[in-house]
Formats: sequence, C-alpha cells, structure tokens
Amino acid sequence: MSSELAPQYDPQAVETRIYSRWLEARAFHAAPDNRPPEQRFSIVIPPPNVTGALHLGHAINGTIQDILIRYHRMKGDNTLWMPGTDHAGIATQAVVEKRIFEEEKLSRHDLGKDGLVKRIWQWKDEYQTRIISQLKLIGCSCDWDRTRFTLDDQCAKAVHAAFFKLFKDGLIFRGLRLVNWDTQLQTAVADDEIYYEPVQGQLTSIRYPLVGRHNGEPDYLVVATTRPETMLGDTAVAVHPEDMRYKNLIGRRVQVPLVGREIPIIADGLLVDPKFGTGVVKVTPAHDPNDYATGQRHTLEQINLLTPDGKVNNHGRGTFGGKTYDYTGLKFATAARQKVLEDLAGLGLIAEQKPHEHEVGHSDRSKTPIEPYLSEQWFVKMGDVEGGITLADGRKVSGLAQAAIDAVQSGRVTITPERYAKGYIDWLSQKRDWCISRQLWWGHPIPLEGDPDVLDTWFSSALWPLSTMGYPAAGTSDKPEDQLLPYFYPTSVLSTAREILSLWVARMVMFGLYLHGEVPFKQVYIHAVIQDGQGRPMKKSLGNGVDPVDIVDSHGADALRYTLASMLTDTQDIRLPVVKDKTTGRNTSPRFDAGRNFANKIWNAARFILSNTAGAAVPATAVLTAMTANMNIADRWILARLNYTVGVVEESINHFRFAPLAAALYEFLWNDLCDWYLEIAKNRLRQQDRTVQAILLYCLDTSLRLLHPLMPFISEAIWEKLPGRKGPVITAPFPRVIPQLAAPQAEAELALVQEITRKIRDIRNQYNVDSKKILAVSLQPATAEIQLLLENGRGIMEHLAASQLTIATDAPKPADAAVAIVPNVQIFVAGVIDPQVELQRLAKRRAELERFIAGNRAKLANEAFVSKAPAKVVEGLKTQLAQQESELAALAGQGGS
RNA sequence: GGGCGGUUAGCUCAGUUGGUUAGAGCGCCGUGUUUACACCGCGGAUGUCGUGGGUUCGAGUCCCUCACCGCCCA
Repeated sequence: MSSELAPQYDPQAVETRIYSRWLEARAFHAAPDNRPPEQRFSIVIPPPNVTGALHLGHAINGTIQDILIRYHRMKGDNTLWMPGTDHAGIATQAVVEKRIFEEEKLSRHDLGKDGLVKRIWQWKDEYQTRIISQLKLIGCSCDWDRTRFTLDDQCAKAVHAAFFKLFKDGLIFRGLRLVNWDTQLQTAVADDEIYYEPVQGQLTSIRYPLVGRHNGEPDYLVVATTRPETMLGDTAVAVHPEDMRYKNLIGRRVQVPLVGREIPIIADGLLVDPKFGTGVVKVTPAHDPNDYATGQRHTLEQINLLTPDGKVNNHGRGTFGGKTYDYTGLKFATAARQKVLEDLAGLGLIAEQKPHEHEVGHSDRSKTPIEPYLSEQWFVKMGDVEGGITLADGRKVSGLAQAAIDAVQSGRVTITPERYAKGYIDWLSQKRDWCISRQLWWGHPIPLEGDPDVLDTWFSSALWPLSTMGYPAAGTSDKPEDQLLPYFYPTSVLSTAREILSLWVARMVMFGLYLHGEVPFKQVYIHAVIQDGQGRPMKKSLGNGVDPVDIVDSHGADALRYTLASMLTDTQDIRLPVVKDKTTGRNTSPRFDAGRNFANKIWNAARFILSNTAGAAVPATAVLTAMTANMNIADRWILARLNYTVGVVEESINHFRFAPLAAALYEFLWNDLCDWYLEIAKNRLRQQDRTVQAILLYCLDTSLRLLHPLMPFISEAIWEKLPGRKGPVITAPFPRVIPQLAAPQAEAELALVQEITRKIRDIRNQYNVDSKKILAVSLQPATAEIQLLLENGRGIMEHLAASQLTIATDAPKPADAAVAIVPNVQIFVAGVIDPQVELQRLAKRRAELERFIAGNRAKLANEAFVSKAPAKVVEGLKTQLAQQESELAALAGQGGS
C-alpha cells in the first residue's frame, strides 16, 4: 500500500510547490532556436488593465491560453506566451484620482502632473504584481522574464516609431472635431467609454421671432429642445423640405432669443422628423453630433460655448430686444440652463414645457454627463487615401482600414467563431477616423514638441504584438532580444472577448500590416462571456462577481480551470449561478464542485493504481502493443477508449472546443476507467496480474499527459509518483493516436457485457436483494456465436453483478425467475421473484415495446419511406423492429402477457 | 433602426452533414460504510426540443412568422 498519497486531493498542499518547480526548471521560457516555423507557437496575452484585480473573465481567457500553450509545448513546438499589462489611460487615472480624493481629499491639481503620475505608477506597480500573481495562481505558464507593460520603455519606442511613420506618411492629422468631452476629467473620451442613462428632463418649446415677417406669416417659429442652454450657440433652424407648414419660409431668417443673432431657416430631411414636436429643429453644430453633421452639410458656423471644465465661455452673451444677456461662467447644463429658462419665461418666449425622458451619455470613468465638445484633436486616417498607402512589405492598399478588412476576407487572419468576422468587417468598413489624442496625464505623450496631450491607450495596445517582441529594433542586430520578432511573429492565436474585436483586434491587424508587413496573428478566438445565473454580466456594482482567487482557495486551480473549460461552448454567453459561501461570505458557485470532485476522482484512481502496481514499470507503447494478443476484451476495450480519447482531445484543442475537451477527459477517466475497468481489474490485481498492472500504468501515464493542459497541477502532482518518469509532465511528449490500439470488436463486446450487467443490477435493485448475495443468473443467447462472446465476458459479469452465470442457448428459465431482455440475449435471475412486481415490470416494458413496434411498422409500411430513405436506414429499422418483436414474443413467453 | 446569438429535463448545458427509442453534469427518488474515492458506488424517474406555419418519406436539426431574453453597432 502506498501511504504517500492522502485519501483526498488537497490542491493547496501541492499547487505552490509545483508552480515553483516549473519556474525553477525554466519550463515557461522560450527563446528562438532552429525549429522551423511550423514548430513554433506563440501567443501574446491580452494585457489586463492595471486598473484593478483580475475577474473570472480573465480566468477564462487565462485558462484557454494556457491550455493551448501547454498543449503545444508538449507537442514539441517552441512555445512562447508573452505576458504583460496595460496602462489603460483614462480608466487608471480616474480610479487613482478618485481614490486619492476619497482618502486624502486632494485633487489632481493639488498634486500636480508629476505628483499624480508618480502616484499612478505606484498603483500600477501594486496591481501589476497582483495581476501576475493571480495568473500564476491559476497556473498560467507565461514567459515571465519577458513581462511587458504598455507604458514601459520598450513599448514607448514602438509608439514613437509608429507615430512618426504614420505622421510622415500623412496618416496622422490634426483637426477640429466634435468629441465626447468629460468635463470632470477634462478629456476627450471614446464612444465605448460612454454609457447611457435615462434622465427625466423637460422638453421646452421656445419661440424664435421670424425676421422680416410678412402678412399672414407667423410671428415665431417654435422649436422644441431638451437642452435650451445650447440655443446660445444656434446657427440655424431646420425644417423638413416637404413640410407644407414651413416650405415657404425656407431661406428666410429667425432671431435667436437672448443672444440676438439672426440665423437661417434651412431644409434638411435627415435631421428633421416632421412628426416630432413642432417640426422645427434648432441646429447647434458645436454641441450635438447630429447638428454637427447638419452643419457640415450646410456649411453652418460652429459656435463653441464651452470652457474645458464645462462652463459657458464668452460666446454665451448677446443683446436681444435692447437688453443684454450674459451667461458667461455658468455651469452649462445646470446653472446656465436655469437662467436661460428664466430669461425666456420673462420674455414670454416659452410656448410649452412638458416632462420628457431621454437618454443622456455619461462618462464611464467619472460618471458625469458627457458634453459634445468641439476641439482640436489628433486623428489616424482610417479611410482610403489618394494614391493608396504602402504597407511594410511593399504592398499597396487603399487605406489602413482596408488593409485590415482584406486580411480577414483573404483568410490570412481567421476568426472563430466565424460569425464574428462580420462585425469586424462592418466596423472597419465605416473607415471612421480614429481620434488618438486624450487630454490626460497618464499615457504616452504625443511625441510632438509642445503638445501636452497623451495618446489613446488603444494606440499602444494596437502595437502590443510588435512592441513586446522588440519592434522597431527587432531584426536589426544579432542580439537575442532582436531575434524575437522575426522568429515568433506572426503569433499563432489571439484569444479575447468580443467587445474589443474592433477597438483592439482590428487595430492590431492594421498596424501589424502597415508597420511590419505581416498580420499579428493567424487565428483569433473569441471566447464566451461569463454571466451570473440570471444572465446578467458580472459587475462590481451588482455584487455578483466571483473572484477566481477565492475559487482557487476553496476548490483548487484545476477545479476552476476544468469547470470553466466545461462551460466553454460555442455560444456567446455562459451562465454561472452565483451563491454566497456560508463560511467565507464570498461569492462562489456550486458549479465548481464538479471540477473539485473530478480532481479528487483522478487523485484516488491514481492512488489505487499506484498502490497496486508496486515494482511495475510504465510500458513503452511498443511493449504494450506487443502484449495485446494476450489481452482480454476489457483490456482491449480500455486501451481502445484511451486511444479514442487521445484523438478527441487533440481534435478539440485544435478547434478551440473546450467543453468537449473537458467532457472527453471526464468520460474516459470517470466512466470508463474508474467505473468499469478498475472494478474489472480488482480481482486480477489481487493476483498481481502483470498485464493489468502494465495497462493501468499505461493508462495513467497517458491520461496525465492528456490532462496536463487542462489540469496542470494535479497531473504534475501525480506524475511525480509515477515510476520511471523522466522529467516533469509539463515537458513530457503529448500522446499520439496509436492505430494498433483500436479494437472495435472488443468495444462492441464490452458494450453487451455492460448492458447485461446493468440489467442484472437493476433486477437486484428492484427486488431489494442484498448487494452481497450472489444471484443465480441464466443467460440465453440467441446463437452459439453470441454464447462464445458471453463466455468471454463471464468473469466480468459475475464479478460486477455478484452473480453466478449459466450460459447456454438452451438455458432454461427457472420457474421463479425475473426476466430482462437485451438484443440477442435473455436474462433470467432466479429466486428473486415477486409475481406482483415482476408483472408490473414486464407490463411496463411490454407497453413500451408495443409503442415502438407500432411506430416502426407504420414507417416500414409507408412506401414513400421505403423507396426514398437510404437503404441503410431502412435496414436498420427492420433489424430494430425484428429485435423488438422477438423481445415482445420472449416477454409473452415469460408470462408477461 | 441595423446585425448577431439564445430559447431542449427542476438548474446549467450537449446534440456533428435532416434518419432507428433526444443526452450529460448537478439536483431529485431508492439503495449501499464490498479497504481508491461519501468530493463515493449501484439503480431509477424526469422532456408537446419557445410559438405558429412550410419543405421532406422523415425536422430538436433546413426555410418563413411571431414572442421573450441578451449582445454588438447606430
């Protein structure tokens, strides 16, 4: 007996130690060597934001990438997993600013730029350390020596080089554009950093006096608005060109109340919905995206009313009706709005006011309302340019966006699941210029003299596969750090969530082609997003998030990984019911028990095998296949199942099918090996049967290697105990399918043995027979051939069903026997019968059979079916019907009528 | 408004090109301390496959309609 292994698997007892062993062995480190390109495998991690700690979504992606990485490493590929973190510009600055204000009541202006940036670096150090330790806890085998940060010196060099190349090629330009302005953080924010909230506001109708009014014409045009303060910047009012109420006023002018400016009445079918409100719309090009577009169409003046901190600037004053009005310095959407309304009311120019709910954009970072704001920003030109652009490999394309579209349409980059390719292409097809400047302190400075802004975080993220591998210096010297890019780029796979397919993935493709002439990755895998049991995203504000570290603590890293993988199907969401752990008070999920139980099962199977094979060695494949001639059906069967599992595992990983991967391992280890083969083997192990020992050790050895990519810790922990092992499992060769181990005949035979065993167990159960009592069972096969086959399985069935078997084609049915029937075999269990129960059993089966038979007869009587269905299907149905009929006849013969 | 995904057992999900009686895990019911494992064994029950049409000899699977849930883009 081996007392080395505890009866329960304790992840905490092994995980830390094993991870250290891998690090000591430098098993994660990859460096260029002379292996050919098809034997290289690389992944760059989607760098987690240093904003905060990792959540379950990161754990999912970490698991996926680590499965791929460990698999390819074992396959013998030179395998690199490049780790790192992202500075996450506005998000991090906002979080740190907020924290400092809460704890010290200091604003960033109190700290000054250098002071704040220093504090953010401290935050970054703390969180990067934490993030990396979390990735280690879940087993990720990244090449930590190469850990990068999007704001470190190496990445800065890449940013610099990329910016200037774009600049020189005329693909970066400065322009006055309407951007989303965060008045609190005083920066432009991207569309995806905005969320919308319904706000209960007022729809105010305001009278604009008509200039040069003729007889029969109205005194005023009435416009409805939810934002009356923006009227100070109106430069037109618009009507629908077909609207008969106003058609004859098009081209005339109205006067803007309060500021006194005269502005044109224009016709615009895109902006105006004649059915909404009065059919007249005020146009404020500098303060509304739709109005901005209208202003472009009609070349209207743009009057900016805002200061960067959200107050009215000196355009917010004027003279109206001989009186001067001045709103300068008032907070735009609050105080200024209030005063505008008061003044309009005083003038009697408010026609109507009614409650109106509308959606207001808020900055995700400061949670304050967004103001559309006209300002100077830097842009990357995404669209086609005259004469085209030249990619780094010399190819000409019409523009940056087009290059990235081509890469997917041509198949140079594949996206899995395929449906996501459409979103990628649709987004790029808009070819909207990319605003890359941010008015922040935390980020890459725009590398131009005197510009105080920083670059959008996505600019450095878009360079990630290049910058981490040494662009732009890469390939320019013999130094090892300059060899990485030529060797490992393009990377093999990018695994990420769908939400950043356009913002990040598309831009990496674009920059990869433009700056280096090659796509950054060959395959993109978009994984599902985790939700709680009600289908809601896991969010801090909902308190429904599960911390992966808590699960590692309570269930172990392998359990976490197994459970996550088993949920990774082809759908876009996965639901995880979340409950509070009664003892820790932390969120958890009963789903993780499946992983913990599986790990424990594996542990105990290994414990049993190892304690019963002392002195035996794991046989080489050639030795084992030579032994097959002397093996029984169970032996051949378990090896065939193992071999089949190797194929499924390989196939699953190659196609990003993680749930089937987990299922295949589970079915082999739990159902086939533990439930059947180990039980079958017990008798022979007591006799120290060499064949069984060899088979068990072979199965264990292969299973651990198959298991390793998914459950690295437990596989390594058991591997350590395996006799004759050379080195750790992390670098052991991955199993291959061995054609000689296939055994379809043994599989069919064992299926019959299993079926009969279950029938006997069922009868024992239904008649409440003591589990230890040996049952006298007669098996009556339909033919002598089947009789032979049953003889092969006699020992197994007698052992597993605690029975004594009589097998004969003419085996008589004992008078008091319970009956069960499987195809070609009748089963009689003697001495247990309770006529009442037996009658019920048989009647139930009879009813079932009669239903099936009626259905099948009807089908076979249908000429259309018989003539049109494939012969195979018709034959199959006939065979089935014959079996059903014979079973029914047999039942009738056994008094089941 | 446009695009996409989902709707199968109480729960979470599989279901490969349409083809014989739709599966798994958890939960449930019954039973069992046979020295690998109670984080276990053995057996069992549970489904108008969201709705309504259509194609077909045959539909969970293909086509159309509608409903609900969700995501992405405007």
